[in-house]
Amino acid sequence: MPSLAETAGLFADRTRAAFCQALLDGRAWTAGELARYAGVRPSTASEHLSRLVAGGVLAEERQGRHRYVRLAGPEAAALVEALASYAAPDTTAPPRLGAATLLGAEARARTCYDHLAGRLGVVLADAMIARGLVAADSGLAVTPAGRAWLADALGYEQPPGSRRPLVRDCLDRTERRPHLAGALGAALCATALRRQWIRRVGSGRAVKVTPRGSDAFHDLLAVTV
Amino acid sequence: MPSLAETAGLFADRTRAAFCQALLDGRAWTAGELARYAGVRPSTASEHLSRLVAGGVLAEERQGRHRYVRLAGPEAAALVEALASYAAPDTTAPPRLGAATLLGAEARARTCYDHLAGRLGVVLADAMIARGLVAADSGLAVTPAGRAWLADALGYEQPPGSRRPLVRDCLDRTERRPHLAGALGAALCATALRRQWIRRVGSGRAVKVTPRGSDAFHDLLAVTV
DNA sequence: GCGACGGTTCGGGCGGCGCCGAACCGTTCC
DNA sequence: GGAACGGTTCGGCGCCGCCCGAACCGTCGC
Repeated sequence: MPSLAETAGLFADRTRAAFCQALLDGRAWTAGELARYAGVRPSTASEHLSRLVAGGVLAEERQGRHRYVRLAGPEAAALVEALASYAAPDTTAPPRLGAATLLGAEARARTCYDHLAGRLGVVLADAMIARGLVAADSGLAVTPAGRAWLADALGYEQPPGSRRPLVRDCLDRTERRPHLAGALGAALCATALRRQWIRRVGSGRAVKVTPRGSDAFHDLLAVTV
Repeated sequence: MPSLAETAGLFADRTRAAFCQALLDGRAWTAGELARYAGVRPSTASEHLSRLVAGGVLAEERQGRHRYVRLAGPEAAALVEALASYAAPDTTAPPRLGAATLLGAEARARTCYDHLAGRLGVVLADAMIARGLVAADSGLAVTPAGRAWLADALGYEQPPGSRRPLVRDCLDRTERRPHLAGALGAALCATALRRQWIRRVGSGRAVKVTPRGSDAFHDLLAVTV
Protein backbone atom coordinates (compact mmCIF):
# COMPACT_ATOMS: atom_id res chain seq x y z
CA MET A 1 0.00 0.00 0.00
CA PRO A 2 1.97 2.96 -1.28
CA SER A 3 1.52 6.37 0.29
CA LEU A 4 0.26 9.44 -1.48
CA ALA A 5 3.77 10.87 -1.40
CA GLU A 6 5.29 7.77 -2.98
CA THR A 7 2.67 7.77 -5.71
CA ALA A 8 3.20 11.44 -6.44
CA GLY A 9 6.93 10.81 -6.42
CA LEU A 10 6.56 8.56 -9.42
CA PHE A 11 5.52 11.59 -11.46
CA ALA A 12 7.72 14.16 -9.74
CA ASP A 13 10.59 13.89 -12.18
CA ARG A 14 10.95 15.57 -15.55
CA THR A 15 11.94 12.41 -17.32
CA ARG A 16 9.32 10.12 -15.81
CA ALA A 17 6.64 12.74 -16.39
CA ALA A 18 7.70 13.02 -20.03
CA PHE A 19 7.44 9.24 -20.36
CA CYS A 20 3.92 9.21 -18.98
CA GLN A 21 2.75 12.05 -21.14
CA ALA A 22 4.19 10.41 -24.23
CA LEU A 23 2.41 7.20 -23.31
CA LEU A 24 -0.88 9.07 -23.09
CA ASP A 25 -1.27 8.19 -26.75
CA GLY A 26 -2.28 4.77 -25.49
CA ARG A 27 0.32 2.88 -27.49
CA ALA A 28 3.29 0.83 -26.36
CA TRP A 29 6.69 2.47 -26.74
CA THR A 30 10.09 0.82 -26.55
CA ALA A 31 12.55 1.89 -23.89
CA GLY A 32 14.86 3.36 -26.49
CA GLU A 33 12.16 5.47 -28.09
CA LEU A 34 11.25 6.93 -24.74
CA ALA A 35 14.90 7.60 -23.91
CA ARG A 36 15.40 9.54 -27.14
CA TYR A 37 12.11 11.34 -26.66
CA ALA A 38 13.05 12.52 -23.18
CA GLY A 39 16.69 13.18 -24.04
CA VAL A 40 18.33 10.79 -21.60
CA ARG A 41 20.66 7.81 -21.93
CA PRO A 42 19.21 4.34 -22.27
CA SER A 43 20.58 3.35 -18.89
CA THR A 44 18.77 6.22 -17.24
CA ALA A 45 15.54 5.43 -19.02
CA SER A 46 15.79 1.80 -18.03
CA GLU A 47 15.90 2.65 -14.36
CA HIS A 48 13.00 5.08 -14.61
CA LEU A 49 10.89 2.53 -16.44
CA SER A 50 11.56 -0.12 -13.82
CA ARG A 51 10.44 2.28 -11.17
CA LEU A 52 7.23 3.20 -12.99
CA VAL A 53 6.44 -0.45 -13.61
CA ALA A 54 7.10 -1.33 -9.97
CA GLY A 55 4.79 1.51 -8.98
CA GLY A 56 2.02 0.07 -11.11
CA VAL A 57 1.78 3.06 -13.42
CA LEU A 58 3.17 1.27 -16.45
CA ALA A 59 2.80 -2.26 -17.75
CA GLU A 60 5.61 -3.88 -19.68
CA GLU A 61 5.84 -6.56 -22.27
CA ARG A 62 9.14 -8.05 -23.36
CA GLN A 63 9.55 -9.12 -26.93
CA GLY A 64 12.95 -10.34 -28.00
CA ARG A 65 15.45 -7.66 -27.24
CA HIS A 66 12.76 -5.01 -26.94
CA ARG A 67 10.98 -3.81 -23.84
CA TYR A 68 7.58 -2.44 -24.71
CA VAL A 69 5.88 -0.33 -22.12
CA ARG A 70 2.46 1.28 -21.89
CA LEU A 71 0.21 2.88 -19.31
CA ALA A 72 -1.08 0.22 -16.96
CA GLY A 73 -4.75 1.11 -17.42
CA PRO A 74 -7.43 3.76 -17.66
CA GLU A 75 -6.99 4.71 -14.01
CA ALA A 76 -3.32 5.46 -14.55
CA ALA A 77 -4.12 7.45 -17.68
CA ALA A 78 -6.79 9.40 -15.83
CA LEU A 79 -4.32 10.24 -13.08
CA VAL A 80 -1.73 11.48 -15.58
CA GLU A 81 -4.40 13.57 -17.28
CA ALA A 82 -5.56 14.97 -13.95
CA LEU A 83 -2.05 16.01 -13.02
CA ALA A 84 -1.36 17.44 -16.46
CA SER A 85 -4.54 19.45 -16.65
CA TYR A 86 -4.02 20.76 -13.13
CA ALA A 87 -0.47 21.73 -14.03
CA ALA A 88 -1.43 23.61 -17.20
CA PRO A 89 -4.88 25.10 -16.52
CA ASP A 90 -5.47 27.14 -19.68
CA THR A 91 -2.31 28.08 -21.48
CA THR A 92 -3.67 30.22 -24.26
CA ALA A 93 -0.19 30.56 -25.73
CA PRO A 94 -0.16 29.42 -29.35
CA PRO A 95 2.11 26.47 -30.13
CA ARG A 96 5.55 27.31 -31.47
CA LEU A 97 5.75 27.51 -35.24
CA GLY A 98 8.66 25.15 -35.76
CA ALA A 99 6.52 22.11 -35.15
CA ALA A 100 3.57 23.57 -37.03
CA THR A 101 3.10 20.83 -39.58
CA LEU A 102 3.15 17.92 -37.17
CA LEU A 103 1.08 19.88 -34.73
CA GLY A 104 -1.31 20.65 -37.54
CA ALA A 105 -1.96 16.96 -38.09
CA GLU A 106 -2.23 16.29 -34.37
CA ALA A 107 -4.48 19.27 -33.84
CA ARG A 108 -6.87 17.95 -36.46
CA ALA A 109 -7.18 14.44 -35.07
CA ARG A 110 -5.17 12.30 -32.69
CA THR A 111 -5.53 9.70 -29.98
CA CYS A 112 -5.40 10.58 -26.29
CA TYR A 113 -4.64 7.38 -24.42
CA ASP A 114 -7.50 5.19 -25.67
CA HIS A 115 -9.90 7.77 -27.10
CA LEU A 116 -10.04 10.45 -29.79
CA ALA A 117 -8.86 14.01 -29.34
CA GLY A 118 -8.04 17.13 -31.31
CA ARG A 119 -10.54 18.91 -33.51
CA LEU A 120 -12.09 15.55 -34.40
CA GLY A 121 -12.56 14.53 -30.79
CA VAL A 122 -14.17 17.81 -29.84
CA VAL A 123 -16.44 17.84 -32.90
CA LEU A 124 -17.63 14.32 -32.15
CA ALA A 125 -18.23 15.21 -28.51
CA ASP A 126 -20.25 18.26 -29.50
CA ALA A 127 -22.26 16.20 -31.94
CA MET A 128 -23.08 13.53 -29.40
CA ILE A 129 -24.20 16.16 -26.93
CA ALA A 130 -26.22 18.03 -29.55
CA ARG A 131 -27.99 14.83 -30.60
CA GLY A 132 -28.87 14.01 -27.01
CA LEU A 133 -26.69 10.92 -26.81
CA VAL A 134 -24.68 12.43 -23.99
CA ALA A 135 -26.08 14.84 -21.42
CA ALA A 136 -23.70 17.58 -20.34
CA ASP A 137 -25.76 19.52 -17.85
CA SER A 138 -24.19 18.13 -14.69
CA GLY A 139 -20.98 16.43 -15.41
CA LEU A 140 -21.35 14.07 -18.34
CA ALA A 141 -23.71 11.14 -18.64
CA VAL A 142 -24.85 8.80 -21.37
CA THR A 143 -28.57 9.10 -22.06
CA PRO A 144 -30.82 6.12 -22.83
CA ALA A 145 -30.70 7.22 -26.48
CA GLY A 146 -26.93 7.28 -26.23
CA ARG A 147 -26.89 3.78 -24.81
CA ALA A 148 -28.99 2.57 -27.74
CA TRP A 149 -26.68 4.37 -30.16
CA LEU A 150 -23.64 2.73 -28.57
CA ALA A 151 -25.15 -0.71 -29.04
CA ASP A 152 -26.49 0.03 -32.49
CA ALA A 153 -23.67 1.99 -34.09
CA LEU A 154 -20.66 0.57 -32.28
CA GLY A 155 -21.95 -2.74 -31.02
CA TYR A 156 -20.88 -1.79 -27.54
CA GLU A 157 -22.65 -2.83 -24.35
CA GLN A 158 -21.46 -1.85 -20.90
CA PRO A 159 -20.13 -4.94 -19.12
CA PRO A 160 -22.17 -5.53 -15.95
CA GLY A 161 -20.40 -4.56 -12.77
CA SER A 162 -17.90 -2.39 -14.61
CA ARG A 163 -16.18 0.16 -12.40
CA ARG A 164 -15.15 2.33 -15.31
CA PRO A 165 -17.41 5.30 -16.02
CA LEU A 166 -19.17 5.05 -19.34
CA VAL A 167 -18.22 8.58 -20.22
CA ARG A 168 -15.78 11.02 -18.74
CA ASP A 169 -14.60 14.41 -19.93
CA CYS A 170 -10.97 14.98 -20.81
CA LEU A 171 -9.64 18.46 -21.48
CA ASP A 172 -8.34 18.71 -25.02
CA ARG A 173 -4.78 20.02 -25.16
CA THR A 174 -5.15 21.88 -28.44
CA GLU A 175 -8.82 22.79 -28.44
CA ARG A 176 -8.96 23.72 -24.75
CA ARG A 177 -12.41 22.18 -24.61
CA PRO A 178 -13.51 18.79 -23.35
CA HIS A 179 -13.71 15.70 -25.52
CA LEU A 180 -15.13 12.32 -24.56
CA ALA A 181 -13.14 9.74 -22.64
CA GLY A 182 -14.24 6.78 -20.54
CA ALA A 183 -15.56 3.51 -21.90
CA LEU A 184 -17.57 5.31 -24.58
CA GLY A 185 -14.53 7.20 -25.86
CA ALA A 186 -12.48 4.02 -25.87
CA ALA A 187 -15.17 2.06 -27.72
CA LEU A 188 -15.55 4.79 -30.32
CA CYS A 189 -11.81 4.97 -30.92
CA ALA A 190 -11.39 1.22 -31.09
CA THR A 191 -14.28 0.84 -33.52
CA ALA A 192 -13.01 3.69 -35.68
CA LEU A 193 -9.61 2.05 -35.95
CA ARG A 194 -11.05 -1.42 -36.54
CA ARG A 195 -13.47 -0.32 -39.24
CA GLN A 196 -10.83 1.97 -40.75
CA TRP A 197 -12.74 5.16 -40.20
CA ILE A 198 -9.41 6.57 -39.11
CA ARG A 199 -5.80 5.61 -39.79
CA ARG A 200 -2.67 6.38 -37.84
CA VAL A 201 -0.26 8.72 -39.65
CA GLY A 202 3.40 9.11 -38.87
CA SER A 203 4.85 7.67 -35.72
CA GLY A 204 3.11 10.00 -33.29
CA ARG A 205 -0.43 10.00 -32.07
CA ALA A 206 -1.89 11.81 -35.08
CA VAL A 207 -4.64 10.06 -37.02
CA LYS A 208 -6.39 10.85 -40.28
CA VAL A 209 -10.05 10.41 -41.16
CA THR A 210 -10.45 8.11 -44.15
CA PRO A 211 -13.14 8.66 -46.81
CA ARG A 212 -14.96 5.69 -45.31
CA GLY A 213 -14.73 7.35 -41.92
CA SER A 214 -16.00 10.62 -43.29
CA ASP A 215 -19.10 8.81 -44.52
CA ALA A 216 -19.53 6.93 -41.27
CA PHE A 217 -19.31 10.01 -39.07
CA HIS A 218 -21.76 11.75 -41.35
CA ASP A 219 -24.24 8.89 -41.24
CA LEU A 220 -23.95 8.23 -37.52
CA LEU A 221 -23.65 11.73 -36.11
CA ALA A 222 -24.45 14.08 -39.00
CA VAL A 223 -21.07 15.74 -38.82
CA THR A 224 -18.78 16.54 -41.73
CA VAL A 225 -15.14 16.07 -40.87
CA MET B 1 2.77 27.28 -16.31
CA PRO B 2 4.09 24.54 -14.07
CA SER B 3 5.01 21.19 -15.52
CA LEU B 4 3.43 17.91 -14.58
CA ALA B 5 6.60 16.97 -12.74
CA GLU B 6 6.61 20.19 -10.73
CA THR B 7 2.98 19.73 -9.80
CA ALA B 8 3.53 16.14 -8.76
CA GLY B 9 6.58 17.27 -6.82
CA LEU B 10 4.35 19.33 -4.57
CA PHE B 11 2.82 16.11 -3.28
CA ALA B 12 5.92 13.93 -3.45
CA ASP B 13 6.99 14.47 0.12
CA ARG B 14 5.71 12.73 3.23
CA THR B 15 5.20 15.93 5.13
CA ARG B 16 3.49 17.90 2.39
CA ALA B 17 1.29 14.93 1.55
CA ALA B 18 0.28 14.66 5.20
CA PHE B 19 -0.62 18.34 5.21
CA CYS B 20 -2.83 17.96 2.15
CA GLN B 21 -4.58 14.90 3.48
CA ALA B 22 -5.24 16.60 6.79
CA LEU B 23 -6.68 19.59 4.95
CA LEU B 24 -9.06 17.31 3.08
CA ASP B 25 -11.46 17.97 5.95
CA GLY B 26 -12.10 21.30 4.24
CA ARG B 27 -11.22 23.41 7.23
CA ALA B 28 -8.42 25.90 7.78
CA TRP B 29 -5.56 24.71 9.98
CA THR B 30 -2.82 26.78 11.53
CA ALA B 31 0.80 26.18 10.62
CA GLY B 32 1.55 24.91 14.11
CA GLU B 33 -1.28 22.41 14.11
CA LEU B 34 -0.07 20.96 10.85
CA ALA B 35 3.52 20.83 12.09
CA ARG B 36 2.49 18.85 15.17
CA TYR B 37 0.22 16.65 13.08
CA ALA B 38 3.01 15.75 10.68
CA GLY B 39 5.70 15.53 13.35
CA VAL B 40 8.05 18.21 12.05
CA ARG B 41 9.44 21.45 13.47
CA PRO B 42 7.55 24.70 12.84
CA SER B 43 10.38 25.98 10.68
CA THR B 44 10.12 22.96 8.42
CA ALA B 45 6.35 23.25 8.21
CA SER B 46 6.59 26.92 7.37
CA GLU B 47 8.74 26.24 4.33
CA HIS B 48 6.51 23.43 3.11
CA LEU B 49 3.43 25.61 3.45
CA SER B 50 5.02 28.43 1.50
CA ARG B 51 5.80 26.00 -1.26
CA LEU B 52 2.29 24.60 -1.40
CA VAL B 53 0.81 28.08 -1.41
CA ALA B 54 3.17 29.19 -4.18
CA GLY B 55 2.14 26.12 -6.12
CA GLY B 56 -1.51 27.07 -5.85
CA VAL B 57 -2.53 23.99 -3.91
CA LEU B 58 -3.20 25.83 -0.68
CA ALA B 59 -4.69 29.24 0.11
CA GLU B 60 -3.56 31.11 3.16
CA GLU B 61 -5.12 33.69 5.40
CA ARG B 62 -3.13 35.55 8.01
CA GLN B 63 -4.84 36.53 11.20
CA GLY B 64 -2.75 38.18 13.85
CA ARG B 65 0.09 35.86 14.66
CA HIS B 66 -1.62 32.88 13.07
CA ARG B 67 -1.28 31.59 9.55
CA TYR B 68 -4.39 29.75 8.53
CA VAL B 69 -4.15 27.55 5.51
CA ARG B 70 -6.68 25.50 3.55
CA LEU B 71 -6.97 23.73 0.23
CA ALA B 72 -7.16 26.29 -2.54
CA GLY B 73 -10.36 24.91 -4.07
CA PRO B 74 -12.37 21.92 -5.18
CA GLU B 75 -9.93 21.19 -8.01
CA ALA B 76 -7.04 20.91 -5.58
CA ALA B 77 -9.12 18.71 -3.29
CA ALA B 78 -10.10 16.50 -6.20
CA LEU B 79 -6.46 16.10 -7.17
CA VAL B 80 -5.47 15.11 -3.64
CA GLU B 81 -8.33 12.63 -3.55
CA ALA B 82 -7.33 11.21 -6.92
CA LEU B 83 -3.75 10.67 -5.79
CA ALA B 84 -4.82 9.23 -2.46
CA SER B 85 -7.32 6.79 -3.91
CA TYR B 86 -4.84 5.70 -6.56
CA ALA B 87 -2.21 5.17 -3.88
CA ALA B 88 -4.47 3.07 -1.62
CA PRO B 89 -6.78 1.19 -3.99
CA ASP B 90 -8.82 -0.95 -1.61
CA THR B 91 -7.02 -1.73 1.59
CA THR B 92 -9.44 -4.13 3.19
CA ALA B 93 -7.31 -4.17 6.32
CA PRO B 94 -9.41 -3.18 9.34
CA PRO B 95 -8.28 -0.01 11.13
CA ARG B 96 -5.99 -0.49 14.08
CA LEU B 97 -7.76 -0.82 17.40
CA GLY B 98 -5.83 1.82 19.29
CA ALA B 99 -7.67 4.66 17.62
CA ALA B 100 -10.97 2.85 17.74
CA THR B 101 -13.04 5.45 19.56
CA LEU B 102 -12.04 8.40 17.41
CA LEU B 103 -12.26 6.26 14.33
CA GLY B 104 -15.66 5.16 15.50
CA ALA B 105 -16.93 8.73 15.49
CA GLU B 106 -15.27 9.47 12.18
CA ALA B 107 -16.53 6.27 10.65
CA ARG B 108 -20.08 7.21 11.55
CA ALA B 109 -20.02 10.72 10.10
CA ARG B 110 -17.34 13.18 9.06
CA THR B 111 -16.53 15.80 6.49
CA CYS B 112 -14.37 15.09 3.47
CA TYR B 113 -13.15 18.44 2.17
CA ASP B 114 -16.48 20.22 1.64
CA HIS B 115 -18.93 17.32 1.69
CA LEU B 116 -20.13 14.53 3.99
CA ALA B 117 -18.46 11.15 4.34
CA GLY B 118 -18.43 8.09 6.55
CA ARG B 119 -21.46 5.93 7.14
CA LEU B 120 -23.67 9.04 6.97
CA GLY B 121 -22.27 10.14 3.63
CA VAL B 122 -22.73 6.72 2.08
CA VAL B 123 -26.26 6.31 3.46
CA LEU B 124 -27.28 9.69 2.10
CA ALA B 125 -25.75 8.85 -1.28
CA ASP B 126 -27.60 5.55 -1.40
CA ALA B 127 -30.85 7.25 -0.45
CA MET B 128 -30.52 9.90 -3.13
CA ILE B 129 -29.82 7.25 -5.73
CA ALA B 130 -32.69 5.05 -4.50
CA ARG B 131 -35.13 7.97 -4.67
CA GLY B 132 -34.08 8.84 -8.20
CA LEU B 133 -32.52 12.17 -7.32
CA VAL B 134 -29.16 11.01 -8.60
CA ALA B 135 -28.67 8.56 -11.44
CA ALA B 136 -25.78 6.16 -11.01
CA ASP B 137 -25.95 4.10 -14.17
CA SER B 138 -23.13 5.76 -16.06
CA GLY B 139 -20.99 7.83 -13.78
CA LEU B 140 -23.17 10.02 -11.59
CA ALA B 141 -25.67 12.63 -12.67
CA VAL B 142 -28.36 14.71 -11.02
CA THR B 143 -31.82 13.94 -12.41
CA PRO B 144 -34.48 16.60 -13.03
CA ALA B 145 -36.17 15.38 -9.84
CA GLY B 146 -32.86 15.80 -8.06
CA ARG B 147 -32.52 19.31 -9.36
CA ALA B 148 -35.96 20.15 -7.99
CA TRP B 149 -35.07 18.52 -4.68
CA LEU B 150 -31.91 20.58 -4.47
CA ALA B 151 -33.83 23.81 -4.97
CA ASP B 152 -36.68 22.77 -2.71
CA ALA B 153 -34.90 21.08 0.18
CA LEU B 154 -31.60 22.93 0.19
CA GLY B 155 -32.44 26.14 -1.65
CA TYR B 156 -29.58 25.46 -4.03
CA GLU B 157 -29.53 26.39 -7.71
CA GLN B 158 -26.59 25.67 -9.97
CA PRO B 159 -24.92 28.98 -10.88
CA PRO B 160 -25.03 29.43 -14.66
CA GLY B 161 -21.73 28.83 -16.41
CA SER B 162 -20.33 26.90 -13.46
CA ARG B 163 -17.40 24.66 -14.35
CA ARG B 164 -17.80 22.52 -11.27
CA PRO B 165 -19.70 19.26 -11.76
CA LEU B 166 -22.97 19.18 -9.87
CA VAL B 167 -22.20 15.77 -8.51
CA ARG B 168 -19.07 13.69 -8.41
CA ASP B 169 -18.30 10.43 -6.65
CA CYS B 170 -15.62 10.24 -3.99
CA LEU B 171 -14.44 6.94 -2.61
CA ASP B 172 -15.19 6.71 1.09
CA ARG B 173 -12.10 5.85 3.13
CA THR B 174 -13.90 3.84 5.78
CA GLU B 175 -16.89 2.46 3.89
CA ARG B 176 -14.93 1.67 0.70
CA ARG B 177 -17.95 2.78 -1.28
CA PRO B 178 -18.64 6.07 -3.03
CA HIS B 179 -20.33 9.03 -1.41
CA LEU B 180 -21.44 12.26 -3.09
CA ALA B 181 -19.04 15.13 -3.75
CA GLY B 182 -19.25 18.02 -6.19
CA ALA B 183 -21.49 21.05 -5.84
CA LEU B 184 -24.35 18.90 -4.57
CA GLY B 185 -22.24 17.37 -1.83
CA ALA B 186 -20.92 20.76 -0.84
CA ALA B 187 -24.41 22.30 -0.74
CA LEU B 188 -25.76 19.44 1.35
CA CYS B 189 -22.91 19.68 3.84
CA ALA B 190 -23.12 23.46 4.07
CA THR B 191 -26.87 23.38 4.60
CA ALA B 192 -26.59 20.64 7.18
CA LEU B 193 -24.09 22.68 9.17
CA ARG B 194 -26.03 25.92 8.79
CA ARG B 195 -29.34 24.41 9.85
CA GLN B 196 -27.66 22.42 12.61
CA TRP B 197 -28.56 19.04 11.23
CA ILE B 198 -24.99 18.08 12.10
CA ARG B 199 -22.44 19.46 14.54
CA ARG B 200 -18.68 19.15 14.58
CA VAL B 201 -17.35 17.07 17.45
CA GLY B 202 -13.80 17.16 18.75
CA SER B 203 -11.10 18.88 16.78
CA GLY B 204 -10.99 16.44 13.90
CA ARG B 205 -13.31 16.05 10.99
CA ALA B 206 -15.90 13.98 12.82
CA VAL B 207 -19.47 15.28 12.94
CA LYS B 208 -22.56 14.16 14.83
CA VAL B 209 -26.15 14.12 13.62
CA THR B 210 -28.35 16.26 15.88
CA PRO B 211 -31.95 15.28 16.73
CA ARG B 212 -33.06 18.04 14.40
CA GLY B 213 -30.85 16.57 11.71
CA SER B 214 -32.26 13.12 12.29
CA ASP B 215 -35.74 14.49 11.65
CA ALA B 216 -34.62 16.45 8.62
CA PHE B 217 -32.88 13.49 6.95
CA HIS B 218 -35.95 11.37 7.65
CA ASP B 219 -38.31 13.93 6.16
CA LEU B 220 -36.18 14.75 3.14
CA LEU B 221 -34.76 11.38 2.20
CA ALA B 222 -36.66 8.85 4.32
CA VAL B 223 -33.52 7.61 5.99
CA THR B 224 -33.04 6.98 9.68
CA VAL B 225 -29.59 7.93 10.91
C1' DG C 1 6.72 47.36 29.30
C1' DC C 2 7.70 42.45 29.40
C1' DG C 3 7.32 37.70 28.57
C1' DA C 4 5.08 34.07 26.05
C1' DC C 5 3.91 32.49 21.75
C1' DG C 6 3.27 31.57 16.65
C1' DG C 7 5.67 31.95 12.74
C1' DT C 8 9.75 33.00 9.61
C1' DT C 9 14.51 33.16 7.97
C1' DC C 10 19.00 31.53 7.58
C1' DG C 11 22.94 28.45 7.73
C1' DG C 12 24.41 23.84 7.80
C1' DG C 13 24.28 18.80 7.62
C1' DC C 14 22.83 14.79 5.49
C1' DG C 15 20.71 11.57 2.53
C1' DG C 16 18.69 10.45 -1.65
C1' DC C 17 17.95 10.92 -6.40
C1' DG C 18 18.99 11.57 -11.23
C1' DC C 19 22.44 11.42 -14.47
C1' DC C 20 26.23 9.40 -16.91
C1' DG C 21 29.87 6.03 -18.78
C1' DA C 22 31.62 1.45 -18.83
C1' DA C 23 30.97 -3.22 -18.79
C1' DC C 24 27.94 -6.86 -19.64
C1' DC C 25 23.94 -9.88 -21.41
C1' DG C 26 20.76 -11.69 -24.75
C1' DT C 27 18.77 -11.18 -29.39
C1' DT C 28 19.00 -10.39 -34.23
C1' DC C 29 21.10 -10.20 -38.58
C1' DC C 30 24.76 -11.18 -41.86
C1' DG D 1 30.81 -17.24 -35.73
C1' DG D 2 30.99 -12.36 -35.51
C1' DA D 3 29.18 -7.78 -35.42
C1' DA D 4 25.46 -4.71 -34.40
C1' DC D 5 21.92 -3.56 -31.41
C1' DG D 6 18.57 -2.94 -27.46
C1' DG D 7 18.59 -3.13 -22.85
C1' DT D 8 20.49 -3.72 -18.00
C1' DT D 9 23.62 -3.31 -14.05
C1' DC D 10 26.91 -1.02 -11.41
C1' DG D 11 30.04 2.76 -9.66
C1' DG D 12 30.55 7.26 -9.15
C1' DC D 13 29.46 12.04 -9.15
C1' DG D 14 26.92 16.22 -8.24
C1' DC D 15 22.98 18.46 -6.95
C1' DC D 16 18.81 19.24 -4.77
C1' DG D 17 15.58 18.70 -1.12
C1' DC D 18 14.37 17.82 3.59
C1' DC D 19 15.29 18.57 8.17
C1' DC D 20 16.92 20.87 12.19
C1' DG D 21 18.55 24.56 15.56
C1' DA D 22 19.37 29.34 16.39
C1' DA D 23 18.18 33.86 15.85
C1' DC D 24 14.71 37.04 14.84
C1' DC D 25 10.01 39.39 14.13
C1' DG D 26 5.29 40.60 15.07
C1' DT D 27 1.26 39.70 18.02
C1' DC D 28 -1.12 38.86 22.22
C1' DG D 29 -1.82 38.84 27.18
C1' DC D 30 -0.53 40.43 31.67
